[in-house]
Amino acid sequence: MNSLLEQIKQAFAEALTKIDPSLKDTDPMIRLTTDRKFGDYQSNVAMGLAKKLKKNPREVAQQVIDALDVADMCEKTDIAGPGFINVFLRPSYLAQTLAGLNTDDHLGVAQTQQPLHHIIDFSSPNLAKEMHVGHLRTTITGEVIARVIEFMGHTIERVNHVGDWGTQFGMLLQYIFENHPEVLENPDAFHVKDLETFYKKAKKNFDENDVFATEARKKVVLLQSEDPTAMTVWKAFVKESLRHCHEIYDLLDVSLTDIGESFYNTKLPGVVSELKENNMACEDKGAVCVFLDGFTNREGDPLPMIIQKTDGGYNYDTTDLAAIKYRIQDCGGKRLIYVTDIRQAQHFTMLFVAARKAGWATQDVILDHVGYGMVLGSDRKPFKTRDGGTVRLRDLIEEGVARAKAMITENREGAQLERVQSFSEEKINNIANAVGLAAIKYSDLSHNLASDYVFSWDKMLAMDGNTGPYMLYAYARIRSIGRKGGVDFDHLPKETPMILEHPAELALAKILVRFSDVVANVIKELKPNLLTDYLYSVSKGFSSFYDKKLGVSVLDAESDDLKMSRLLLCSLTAKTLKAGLYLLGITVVEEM
RNA sequence: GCCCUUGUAGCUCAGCAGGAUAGAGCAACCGCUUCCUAAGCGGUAGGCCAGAGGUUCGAAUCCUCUCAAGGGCGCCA
Repeated sequence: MNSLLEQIKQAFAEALTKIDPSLKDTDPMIRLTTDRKFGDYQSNVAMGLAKKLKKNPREVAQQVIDALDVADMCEKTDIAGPGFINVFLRPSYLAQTLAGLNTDDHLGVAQTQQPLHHIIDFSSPNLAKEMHVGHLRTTITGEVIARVIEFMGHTIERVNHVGDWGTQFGMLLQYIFENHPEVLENPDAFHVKDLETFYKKAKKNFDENDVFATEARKKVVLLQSEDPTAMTVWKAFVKESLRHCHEIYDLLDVSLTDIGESFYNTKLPGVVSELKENNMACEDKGAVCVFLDGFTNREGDPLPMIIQKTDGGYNYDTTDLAAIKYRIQDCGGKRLIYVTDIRQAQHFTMLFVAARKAGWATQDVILDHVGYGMVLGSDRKPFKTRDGGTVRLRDLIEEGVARAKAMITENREGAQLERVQSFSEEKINNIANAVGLAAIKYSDLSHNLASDYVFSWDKMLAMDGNTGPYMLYAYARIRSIGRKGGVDFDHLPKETPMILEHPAELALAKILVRFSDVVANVIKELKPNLLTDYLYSVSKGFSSFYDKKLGVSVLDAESDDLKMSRLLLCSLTAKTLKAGLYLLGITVVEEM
């Protein structure tokens, strides 16, 4: 099913073709109007076309309107200003569209006819340390992109490309050998309560104790030669560290498959030799490098991707090359998405160019790097704890939930409503959990990915404005209408007629029909904030619809037909919010 | 030095496939609760879209330059 917007687009495209077959592929430039007095949608195509056709724009607009066949959809089409074509939707058509959405599990989001196999790489922390605030955006954003892709009917692998290899593991291994020798006997029992402290202790030893440092370096060599003892300890550590990560992913409701960097170890020599053979790689200053056109360093010399170091070792360029090849050739990835901070933009640009040049990423493979800005503290510097340490993700989540709970408890004390006062401790905890996480996630997702944003508990936990808690509240409020009226939203009679007469009803309806367009845009632009903005307009639209003064009554509607119709609108709004929030990785609550 | 990102209301941020008077939230001010969740709704005020040129019928949006902030630029990831 095509969205209303797409139908209008198509009608315009047909009209243009009728005017002149050569205009077949002209974008009709259909946009939402900026003001209701201009109708609902507008086409800006006439102005641009006027020049080409050597006519005046309003004349062209008239020509388009004459050729346009939209009587079923539109009440009227007007020409305004320099040549805008304003489209006024027909309420009956709107009603019909809404009824269609209501019976569609995907709320109008078309299931793709050409499912692409997507592979998305996100979160990907280094296993040596505890996850911290730096992993927040990639983890949250990656999950959203993955969910949207799935929702459209594509297949997807969510890859956690964890840093489980490298020199710092020598240091950790040495520390384990010295302090936890029992690991060798019983690797499964290895348990670290605090990974961060563990890492710091090992690092301290490494920095201050030469003997330790020497032994640590030896452990790196042992690891690289796959010494069984070293491997046992390494595996125990990796497993334990991943357990820590997945505790966080569980809290965040994020799912990921761990494929660490070490997975590619055996593939690295092959990658290097392949690139040498096809003359992409050459030796330079003792290292094996890939030089790509257009990339230069400080001195203006060509900037290499180093794929084999002077000492024969490999680095992240090599691993990423091996991974991109593997994902395309072995996993069948047709679109690869990497979600990392924006500082790595150049690295990924080069990686993609190299993958194309090597012939791995063929033309039909789409490569995307989604770069995001930093999370800042109120001082506009990278977000830190009060004493300047990194903020652990675990602590961040706990604090969010605790603050949410404090807020709810406070409201409960102030509330006159029995409903809130009667909440059990368990219910409060559930709500706090949902609200706290929604606040953190929504705040992150509602910002433009490319910009840095300032982290603020007060802002993200605010009940008013474009926040997670407000969205959850809006949802809970709608659901309560159903409870109050003894109506099951999910089982409203299918034949319930939709009546759209009141301005508040029409306004809400026009917002609801846009859901699929927004989802399509999110996946095209890879910008979650397009969805948060939309959902906010949905809840604003609902609040106005439901307003005592300017909106309409639902349960106390003037007639049964109106009541049922409005309940249907409520139900559809709730579904839209729930679906949208689900895509954002946010779980709704039925009451709050 | 080269490259990338950012610069929009007092604050936090949208908008940037060019399109009508630049939007929202917070903060400020003014209204609205015998009634379905007021954790709400409506309104007022607040802007030389960093600056200067250019392209265009039309520019916050595209191009060039300048300024400011941040980042990247050979063996870390």
